[in-house]
Amino acid sequence: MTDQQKDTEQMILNAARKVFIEKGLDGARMQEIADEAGINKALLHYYFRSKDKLFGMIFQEELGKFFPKIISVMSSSEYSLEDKIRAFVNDYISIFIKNPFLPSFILRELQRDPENLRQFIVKSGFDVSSVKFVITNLSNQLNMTFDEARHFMINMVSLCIFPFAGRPLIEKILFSEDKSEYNQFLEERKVIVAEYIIRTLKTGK
Amino acid sequence: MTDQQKDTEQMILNAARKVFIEKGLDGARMQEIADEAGINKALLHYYFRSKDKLFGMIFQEELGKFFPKIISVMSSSEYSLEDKIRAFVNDYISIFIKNPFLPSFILRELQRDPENLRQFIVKSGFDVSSVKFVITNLSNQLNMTFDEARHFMINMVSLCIFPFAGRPLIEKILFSEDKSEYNQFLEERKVIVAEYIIRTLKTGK
DNA sequence: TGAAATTTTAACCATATGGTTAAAATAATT
DNA sequence: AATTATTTTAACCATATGGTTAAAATTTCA
Repeated sequence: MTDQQKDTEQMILNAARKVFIEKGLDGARMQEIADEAGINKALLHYYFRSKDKLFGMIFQEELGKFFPKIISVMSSSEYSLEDKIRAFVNDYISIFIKNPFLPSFILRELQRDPENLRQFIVKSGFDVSSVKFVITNLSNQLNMTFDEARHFMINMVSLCIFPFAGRPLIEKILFSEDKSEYNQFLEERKVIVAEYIIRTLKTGK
Repeated sequence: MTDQQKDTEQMILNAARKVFIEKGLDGARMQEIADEAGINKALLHYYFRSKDKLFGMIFQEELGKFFPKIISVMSSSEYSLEDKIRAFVNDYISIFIKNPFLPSFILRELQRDPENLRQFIVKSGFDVSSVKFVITNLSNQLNMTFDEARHFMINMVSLCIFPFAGRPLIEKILFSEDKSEYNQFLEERKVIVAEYIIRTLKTGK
């Protein structure tokens, strides 16, 4: 494969990523992707056979971003639990600040077709059992049941993700549509959410 | 309008609600709605001119369910803050247990077309300023800035909504696709989330 | 320069879909 | 029974869309 081909392929993937993430599989148009990539529909199909195949590649990629790589840090023993939480929250929110539509995209497409999730997870190389391991660790350290630790973990993830998935709503109602104020707000959460969670650990169980 | 007409209209609306909520505007097919309602496409258009009009009615309705009526309770002075939080969380999660796809539906359609939100909010009769009022109250009671209280409020909402919007993902990864266990988990959150939040109030700000 | 690879043009196909129409059939009402 | 309202049938239309094709144009590179 020549460099040029790689370039074109990348341009197409970039365009597809943009359109798919914004509009979803249903809402995206092949023509729009071609336009966005600055090429024509024929060439688009020349590089990627079908819409589904192209979408699959993008979804795969984005799912890889969505699953926090940091999860392994959570199960290491190098840092204190508090520092792990700080790192997790900070890094996870940072990813979403860089990819603001990632949460909505993943949640939307997962809702549309939950069946395919398993194979995508396998292909993404994400180790599901590691999350359960992290939770088991948490439950030991915090003197909790597994179920309680699972709530704790999901709480943490909720606080990171929801402000992105619910942005249009929250921005309108609580920020008078002020985008830069909302961006500032998201920045703040890197620290605030972590400290908020840590605070809950300091009162009795 | 006769009773029969009302019945048919209701049947159509029920069918439309089901299909739209599951598939979204883009994914829904008029034929599928007609089938679900047990009628034909001609009659469907006879009752509701266009897909957009029909969708508009459903979206309006569901947005009304989504906005917590309980928000007014938060600004009353009858209950302690802790009890208000308990009531809010309990009622809000209960709504979603009754309407499990409501969060995904609202978030998805809001993402697709954020522009129309304003007019929908107006028509739904939801008072945006009341939320800001609640937050101002919170900031006074908790010795916080408005910004901090806003984080607090959004945290509370995040913890209620995300487990519904992210259900396919969480269920797969942390519940081995066990639906009844996940339902149990959601039940628990009515209490757990409230107590979790209240706990954060008891350590210094 | 000339062959090979890449890209464009533009017409075309099949299918899906929202929407319409008019007549026939059925049910409700008087 | 006759009238009116509701519902079905089924053909039809316009348009959008994913996808294909073959030839021409352009670029790349030996």
